[in-house]
Amino acid sequence: MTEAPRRQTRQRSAVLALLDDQDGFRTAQDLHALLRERGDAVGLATVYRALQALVDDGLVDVLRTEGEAAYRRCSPVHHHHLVCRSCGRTVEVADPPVERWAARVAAQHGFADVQHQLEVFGTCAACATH
Amino acid sequence: MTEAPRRQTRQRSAVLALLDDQDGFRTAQDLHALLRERGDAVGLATVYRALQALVDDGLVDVLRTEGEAAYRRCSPVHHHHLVCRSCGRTVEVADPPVERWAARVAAQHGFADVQHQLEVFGTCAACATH
DNA sequence: GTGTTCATGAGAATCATTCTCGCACGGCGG
DNA sequence: CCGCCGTGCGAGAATGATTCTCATGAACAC
Repeated sequence: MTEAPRRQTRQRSAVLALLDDQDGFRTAQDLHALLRERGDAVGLATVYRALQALVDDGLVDVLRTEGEAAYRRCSPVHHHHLVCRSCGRTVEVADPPVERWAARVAAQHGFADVQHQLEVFGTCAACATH
Repeated sequence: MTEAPRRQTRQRSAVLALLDDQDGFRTAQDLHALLRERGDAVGLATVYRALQALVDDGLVDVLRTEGEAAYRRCSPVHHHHLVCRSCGRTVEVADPPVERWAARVAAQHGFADVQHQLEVFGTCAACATH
């Protein structure tokens, strides 16, 4: 269970750098296409591998919606998202009450080692006016 | 935008009946296999179609985890799940506080037309002792 | 610099899900 | 009860995201 040493490569930093520039969630396929446009040739499989590693390290969040997974750079502290259904813009929100609520409900039912995932979807102000 | 009439067929009831017997979430592939074992021959595509229809009607919940989607019979009122990571057992939980919290946070950020999805994972008492 | 090891890349493989299309059956008017 | 129309069914092909394979190239330690 020892940590595998993570080797620093051009491709891996490219993926991370690209994610820093993005605003909302992006799919692996999107990111791959964007990298190629930039002239930064990276294999598709490598993009997937890099993303998995970043998720493991907690530097990136995954969102599994219909069909394909989307990724986004995030702060390393626990938080949830408010996602615009239309433009994909994302706001990170912390929520101590929900944390406590989840822990309490789980305990009541005898569940241990609790995790939770919460996503809030809506239409942001900008998109609503169009 | 009128409701398409939903035709009652042997296959559709078979899927629903099978879901009633199941305890936790089951994948479409699982359900298909189970139906065949039962000697109740139903096409895989039909299982998918039936499940989609059931989800549309709010009779079944979907859970998208890694890779494949899982379905479960559920009560038609809004609720969330407490799922055992190990055995897949599920408890439905209602949570007025979270509803309010989500609505409030969304409003603060100018988001309208809000939905949310929340799943709590843990290890249930039975599995923890093993 | 040299060697070892891990990451990369191109394409093939995998696998869940959806589509296609000809046929069967449910529901309704006669 | 009979037959029509449209929708649902089934088998297999198609799709599309993700993962695997394997030979080559690049990081890191010494």
